[in-house]
Amino acid sequence: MDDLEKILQHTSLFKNIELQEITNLLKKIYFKKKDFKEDSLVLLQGDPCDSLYIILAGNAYGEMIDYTGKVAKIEEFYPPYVLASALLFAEDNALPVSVISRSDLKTLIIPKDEIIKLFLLNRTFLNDLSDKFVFLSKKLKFLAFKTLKEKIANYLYSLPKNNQEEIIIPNTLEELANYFSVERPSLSRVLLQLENEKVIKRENKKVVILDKKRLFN
Amino acid sequence: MDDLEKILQHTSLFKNIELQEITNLLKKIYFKKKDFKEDSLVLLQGDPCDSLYIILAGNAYGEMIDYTGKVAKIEEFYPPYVLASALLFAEDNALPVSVISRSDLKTLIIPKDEIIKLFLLNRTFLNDLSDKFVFLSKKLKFLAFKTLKEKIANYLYSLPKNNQEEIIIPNTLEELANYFSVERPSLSRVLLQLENEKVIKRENKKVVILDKKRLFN
DNA sequence: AAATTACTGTAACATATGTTACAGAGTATA
DNA sequence: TATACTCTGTAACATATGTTACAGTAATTT
Repeated sequence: MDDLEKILQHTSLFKNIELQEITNLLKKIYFKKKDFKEDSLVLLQGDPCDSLYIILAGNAYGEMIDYTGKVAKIEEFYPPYVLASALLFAEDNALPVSVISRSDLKTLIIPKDEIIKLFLLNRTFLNDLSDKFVFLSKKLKFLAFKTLKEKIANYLYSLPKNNQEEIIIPNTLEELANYFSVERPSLSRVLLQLENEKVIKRENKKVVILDKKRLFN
Repeated sequence: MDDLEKILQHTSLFKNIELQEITNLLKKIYFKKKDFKEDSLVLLQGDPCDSLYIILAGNAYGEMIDYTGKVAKIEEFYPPYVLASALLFAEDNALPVSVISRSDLKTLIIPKDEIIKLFLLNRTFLNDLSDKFVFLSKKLKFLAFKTLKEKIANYLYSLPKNNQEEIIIPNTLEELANYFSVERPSLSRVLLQLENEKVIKRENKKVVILDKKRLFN
């Protein structure tokens, strides 16, 4: 059974939880293991999703079938993979895909109510969900900025200043451009523009915001 | 006490929960009400956040103070407002802002552990968090597409087809453009291009994908 | 110190989208 | 049916960013 805990520790659900604690938790909840032969239907599109499926071994794929019966979209699932975790508690919990085993498959199935128990038994689960949420919110907020100037403005503003009001950019422009999802020369260009317009002052990695109003327009 | 429930019903935390049920829930958890005079420090930046603060009446603002002591950012909070809900269970739960009352303020304070109880007592709380999560994930996925063509491609592909392979666009182009965060004429233009290039066929709201490969490039 | 590599500035041009304005088509309403 | 209103197509131009290429500078390695 030692294997199981080690596999689980690599899932999004149980990460950051110690092996011993996982063993304890597993003792306190009801779950079952289920194996599937190659090319079995593991989950059917449209069915309500009221259990969590964790793929322990083997791999599977998800496919979406449209009105006319045509296969629309395919995703691959490799172990360890927690299926449908976001769906479990959602209002519309119909599975958007069918899941089919590509090889012999071992899964662990935990009913929704038992997941609730986990939430109660160990705070980590809630922390995890909450962290993901915070992360997504931040990312979303960032992607919502449309122009590069806006992204730069908000990025610079999120960094700490030292006593001389200087902000140190902790990355190369290459990395930063990548972070912003723009090309490196485009980032260079806008930074230069801001500098020419006396909105910021730059020296290597050091930046000083000279005109906050115009930076944010 | 009837007032309290009504106010709470308008918060993100208790929305979709019936008044009677809110009354029940409140009986089962520990919480306290705390009032602040005008210009009081309600919460201090940097302190760990282990309770949920709900603003019932009066209003407040948040301010962020940088290394040098300068006020950096201000947010306004009007009742009913649930403060720091995402932070409560996060790994780094240090408050990013100080909260100061702008007028006399009435707040409801619920400790973290009691929030956990709420999760247990009523599934709605978890559902809500999960729904938000699903929503954010979808939105994020969509914003990640860079070009309008990509957005259109993925949008069309997500809609069901009827027996004639037709996709019915359920919105006006105006709404769709808004959804994609682009201007309406830009959307028109790209749709026209796709049509001219025989990638799609259009007739009013009906669309047929003629060349899936070129649609996704 | 010399050589190599990574990083940045810069330019010219291509492309995508925004902006504005107007006209025609479709749809609802009097 | 006439009218008003909403939706869509279209055009000309402005702007932002992508693309590519090259040169200079800074940082590392030899």
